Amino acid sequence: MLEAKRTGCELCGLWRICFPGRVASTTERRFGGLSIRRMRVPRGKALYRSGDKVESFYMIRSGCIKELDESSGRRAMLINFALPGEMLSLQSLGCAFSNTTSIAVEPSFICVVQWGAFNQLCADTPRIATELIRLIAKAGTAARDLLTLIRDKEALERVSGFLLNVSGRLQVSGSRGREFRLAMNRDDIADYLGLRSETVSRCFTELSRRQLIRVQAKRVHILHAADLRKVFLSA
Amino acid sequence: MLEAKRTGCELCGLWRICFPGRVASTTERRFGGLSIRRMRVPRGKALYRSGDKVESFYMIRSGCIKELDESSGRRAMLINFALPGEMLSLQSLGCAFSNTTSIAVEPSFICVVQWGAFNQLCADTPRIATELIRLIAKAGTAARDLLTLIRDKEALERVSGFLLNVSGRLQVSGSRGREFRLAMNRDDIADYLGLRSETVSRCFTELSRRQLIRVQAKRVHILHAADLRKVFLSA
DNA sequence: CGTTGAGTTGATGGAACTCAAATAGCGTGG
DNA sequence: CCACGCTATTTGAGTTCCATCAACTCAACG
Repeated sequence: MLEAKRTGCELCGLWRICFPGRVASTTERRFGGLSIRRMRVPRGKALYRSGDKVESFYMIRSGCIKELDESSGRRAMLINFALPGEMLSLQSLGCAFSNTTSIAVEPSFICVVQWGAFNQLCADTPRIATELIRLIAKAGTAARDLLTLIRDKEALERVSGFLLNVSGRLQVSGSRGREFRLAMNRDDIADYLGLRSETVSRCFTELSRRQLIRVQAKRVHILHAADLRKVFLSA
Repeated sequence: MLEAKRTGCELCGLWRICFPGRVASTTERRFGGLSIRRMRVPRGKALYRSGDKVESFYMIRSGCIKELDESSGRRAMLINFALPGEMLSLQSLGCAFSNTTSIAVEPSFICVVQWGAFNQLCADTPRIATELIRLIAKAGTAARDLLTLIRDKEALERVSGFLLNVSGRLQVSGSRGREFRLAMNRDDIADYLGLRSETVSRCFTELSRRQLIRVQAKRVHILHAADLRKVFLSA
């Protein structure tokens, strides 16, 4: 039960791209504060699991969370990696119970927003409700983007697209997009892209050979984004 | 500018599964009517195109509409087939302009719901707003379901899953799920599943050979749903 | 009948998977 | 700080599955 003031959202480096944070800081006086709680998630631990009651949604401050779909009978499907500045579990808001499991790929810090309080805020402020609907619709495109990335493309294109995608998203939150550390291992990338870790590895090697990137374990350096994009786009 | 009364939703065979129809008929007296317009879309014609202003959403009465994503630079991506009883373009509601194009695969009849009037209704009636959010979130799972169907599965599994999926959705709207006519041609199915039409054809042949289905051109008869599901699930 | 278009079947090559082995990172404890 | 062991990643060789290209069947239609 912390008030918005204690969350100190204005001081957070992600404030300018954090929707709940801005809402909290602009409405705390008028509505008595939106409860935002910070927490740490150790590597490998679940933020929430499939079937859990949906009571909150989440904002990634740092780290990386992988979102798994365990619904469809078979083994877990990796749907999405949530990076700093991004929101999590928005698409579950309509449901009573979550249909995904979220697990920290590396030690992560996140903000938890109580759905009940936020919902009340939406009822009181149509502008916020509209914004939320927009965000939920946008969250729905994540799976569609991934579909674009994998259905018609071969391995090298998928990996190129993945790197460009991660690069762009890191830049949004203010990180360097040219040189970064991939939080996830090759198996996670392979699961995400519908490949095998060996194939992902071979693609990294091939892209290095072409001088488009430099890779050393989890560290990636994009040397030539324009040509990398060409590889991504070329059927 | 037709009133709800003229739409005659209560008489529509899909009424029990049609959310806008029910809303229209239960609210017409209290709110002066929700405008629902019927229209016919000839085969091959677009219901709306990528970039069009988002002013309405749609409900399929009969026929089949394919939804294309033309945003991502390259050739059109087939995202979804909308079947009778299903809603279209919900995920675009947050946006000013549509990011998909919808084309009739066969002559279709649809209902058009003005977004403006419906939005007003949501503002007046929280229960309807909540329901709408739920539906938008559900619409977001379409791409996810497709992802499940294709990322890790090989051709025969994809085709089996596709048939079971279509079968189940037809049953929801009251059609026979065991024996039906596929509105779309092999190329559309192939695009949807990330295969080639020849491969789709071979899979149909193989499933026939195994006595799980019977196929003759567009007519499909599911002979053994349980075993078909086994093929779908078996890695 | 000949034409046309959709669908099926056959033959071949290439991309990615599988299994297996080698190598590089990384944390731990001496 | 270094050696050790464990895991992650890379590399190699053989195999499988699907795309490709081409020929063929079939039904609809004038």
